[in-house]
Amino acid sequence: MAETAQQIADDLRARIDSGEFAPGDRLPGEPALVRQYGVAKMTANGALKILVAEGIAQARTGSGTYVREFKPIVRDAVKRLARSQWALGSSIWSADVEDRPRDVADLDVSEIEAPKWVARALGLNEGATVICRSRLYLVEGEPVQSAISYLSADLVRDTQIAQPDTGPGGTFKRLEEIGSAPERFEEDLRARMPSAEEAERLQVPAGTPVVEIYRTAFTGDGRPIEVNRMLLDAGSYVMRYRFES
Amino acid sequence: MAETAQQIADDLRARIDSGEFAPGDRLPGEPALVRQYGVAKMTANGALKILVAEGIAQARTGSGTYVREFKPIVRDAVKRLARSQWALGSSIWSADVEDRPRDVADLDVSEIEAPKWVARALGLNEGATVICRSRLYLVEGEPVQSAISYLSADLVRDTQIAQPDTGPGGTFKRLEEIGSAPERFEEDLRARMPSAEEAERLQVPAGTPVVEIYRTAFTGDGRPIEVNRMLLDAGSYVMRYRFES
DNA sequence: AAGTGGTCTAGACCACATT
DNA sequence: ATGTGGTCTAGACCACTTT
Repeated sequence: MAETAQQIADDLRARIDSGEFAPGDRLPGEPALVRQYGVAKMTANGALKILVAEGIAQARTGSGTYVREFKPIVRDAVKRLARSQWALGSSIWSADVEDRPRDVADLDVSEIEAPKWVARALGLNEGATVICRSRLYLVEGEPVQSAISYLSADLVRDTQIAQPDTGPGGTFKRLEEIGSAPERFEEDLRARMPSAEEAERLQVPAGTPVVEIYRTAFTGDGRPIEVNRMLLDAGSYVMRYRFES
Repeated sequence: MAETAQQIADDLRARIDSGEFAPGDRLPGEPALVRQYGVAKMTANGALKILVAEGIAQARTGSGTYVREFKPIVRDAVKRLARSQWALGSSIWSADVEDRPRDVADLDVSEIEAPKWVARALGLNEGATVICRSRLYLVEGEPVQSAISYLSADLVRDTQIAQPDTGPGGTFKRLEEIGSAPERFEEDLRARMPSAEEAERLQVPAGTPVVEIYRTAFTGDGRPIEVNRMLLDAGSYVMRYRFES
């Protein structure tokens, strides 16, 4: 009795790992922990907070604290390589069905002065303007990713890329039509905790990191043509890459 | 006066973003916050804890709470594509010098019964045995990544792969010598908060996620030959991928 | 010795959800 | 109406680091 918050959390974690509490199950609440371990309410609260911060549990005010589940969407960055070339059953995480209802929200197109890092990534002069297209992706009504892409305004201002609806085939098809088809891509990924605004926008529960991806698209002759900054809810995604040699 | 912990944290975060506190700087301590905002010590502690949990700050007991820095190592998964083919200056994050002293620790080789997910990934029967090689990578003496790779024991038991020192060229060279050169790779990435043991092993500060990578290596004819589970300190890495089409 | 973060108690109030 | 998590207070003790 009279344990510390960390010890209570360790105990609960062990009981979760043992299968005593399955994903979706409700954990003992604060009053129960106060009784069972003989601690103050705030200590019990602290124990549950530790599990929430670890992403193991999820608190629902007024209801209880529940064991969290992980059903990722597989984000396959290199789709062109036919899956058949690869061995079967190699997936580590049980991929979610790809048929979940998807949606796009907050679509916005604007022309702005290029931020420094964008100018650098696109090889533009200081003060050049870019078309930026931002959007929010939803799966089953829940936001899972935000994206904002930047293209040289001089290059695409007069194309459909500067319009909310880019038309059939999208941005890349339009780029191809003006002789700037993207052929090579580079993605830089970083994982970190979200800021308060990011957590709000993506509706990520506490204890869930985000994955920040910067994708630069290059033409066949090596010109950077687009930069796309994506922010993914790490609790909703598995990123997949395939490469050779 | 009499603000909430979240509000104090928001205030401090804004002051960090504004540049008032630079990376490495010491933030106002608990007593200072108690005075300035007129709150209880525990509330001041809570405010600093929020910043630490967000990975923005780092607490050093007995000394103070400091603004954190991000100097990543670039982990380039696809090194074969010559960098020269690509445009320059496209890097988003200021990459750290690649010349920092690296080290490997806790090298361990053993033969075990394949865990279920390993058997599935390698296409082995239930109960097959695998050679597993685990190691811990250090940079400047700090652990940044743990890795454990699995290979069919029947295939590599009699090679140097089953020895602590795999010899010149390493595991892949030895595989090539037995006609099983890895040619294709698949990496599945996921970001999440570390468990207590993982945080301990990688020495990650609170508020830092880890990146879990499962890499499967395939031979030219599509046989899975190795699975490697890596765990990276997200505060130390940027993952880079390049691909075409 | 003084200052720092870390943690706990015991009691209080709030907003919210479930019954 | 009751139970839940969320948060704050005021005071206490500890381990650690800095001076």
